[in-house]
Amino acid sequence: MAALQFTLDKTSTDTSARAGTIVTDHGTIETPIFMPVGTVGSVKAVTQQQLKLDVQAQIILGNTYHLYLRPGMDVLEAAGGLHRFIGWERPILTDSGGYQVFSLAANRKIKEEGVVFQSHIDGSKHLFSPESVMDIQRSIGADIIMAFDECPPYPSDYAYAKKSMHLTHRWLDRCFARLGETPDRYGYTQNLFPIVQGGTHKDLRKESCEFIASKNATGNAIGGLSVGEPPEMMYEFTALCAENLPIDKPRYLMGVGTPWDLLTCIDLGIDMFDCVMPTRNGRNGMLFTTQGVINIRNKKWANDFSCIDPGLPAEMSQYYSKAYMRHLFVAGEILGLQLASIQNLSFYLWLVKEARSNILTGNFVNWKQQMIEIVKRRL
RNA sequence: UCCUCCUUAGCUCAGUUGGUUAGAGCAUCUGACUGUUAAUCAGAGGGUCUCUGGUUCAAGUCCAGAAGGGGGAG
Repeated sequence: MAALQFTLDKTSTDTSARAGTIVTDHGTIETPIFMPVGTVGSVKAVTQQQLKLDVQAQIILGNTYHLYLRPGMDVLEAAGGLHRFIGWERPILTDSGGYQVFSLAANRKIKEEGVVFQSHIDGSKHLFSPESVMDIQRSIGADIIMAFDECPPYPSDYAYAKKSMHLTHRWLDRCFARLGETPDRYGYTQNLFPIVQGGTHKDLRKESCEFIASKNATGNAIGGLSVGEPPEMMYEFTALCAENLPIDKPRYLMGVGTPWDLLTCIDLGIDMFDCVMPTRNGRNGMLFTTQGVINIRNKKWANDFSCIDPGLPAEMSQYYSKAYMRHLFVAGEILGLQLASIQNLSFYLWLVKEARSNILTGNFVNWKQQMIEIVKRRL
């Protein structure tokens, strides 16, 4: 089996946006792409069948930290890897646990060797090192695996961001070394993506990009953004990183974002995105549609029997009404969470597909400007 | 007819020996959510304390009567 291959199908002159194709041992991904997040081996409230047929997801995420704690490596290895365990034959990407260094900051301690986490489940202590994280990701068996990094908070002062970035760089070398010493476990190739850090300091970001680019990985990621900084700052640093990462490798902006974030960052040269927003916000009653944003709990939808979203191909978007969706949320019915998650993911996948098609026809910039206005609207 | 108990937010109820601006849960409404510790979190609106008198510096609280309701006796 072969390492990930990235082909640029179209580049543009009036924008950094590009359309590409990623080939993995579990199939092809057309970029730009949005990847639904399935932290614990489940895209919350959505079945794998729905992900394929309704959402048309091409690749989904898992999380090293969470899968290590539950169900644990013994189960995943016995199952033959995460693909078989969850019944998903398309590509999978696993995050390394680097984000948990940020999000679970109260439960961990960072050392040169790695990070000691105290489990949020039972309080037990576990060392996550670059080596152990590579080993865990070997057992999980995702097609794309992420380097173990430290995601520093915003704001981080220059001294801390610099120190943290260099730690992430040292850890990256250890990740590559460990991966090189261990074989692919399930007969297909795993690709390690390094992660740019550097906080919100331009020279650090540039230095990190150069270091990451020098590893000549099959793809590169931008981390440490969308952690609370203003959107304009996020865009500024995304642009800076995209400019300083290889043009011929996929660029993955981790954890982003809103629909308008996606369109803006595609314009800046990003190829891959993931975010919990469509699923989490969906479960909390926020619907993203081709017409704009809906807070489905608002009373104004109580008697609106029009379909959820007439602009999406997904069957459920046209089958169920806004009034019914509101009822499901008000009544606390679990079906509401499922339908909202499917709606939002379908919309995200539709959005990046439309972006790709407009890049291919050379109309991306005009289309993007109009689309941002539309999808940002509050209905 | 008599006895007895009850009446505080939309609902179910707290409310100290009378003492700041009468509270809670649920419901309602409105926000927030960006490599998931999140079907979560935050905020707001909502009161003639059934009514009429009385006692008191001060009444949701004590007293009298009325209305509505629950239970019981005949």
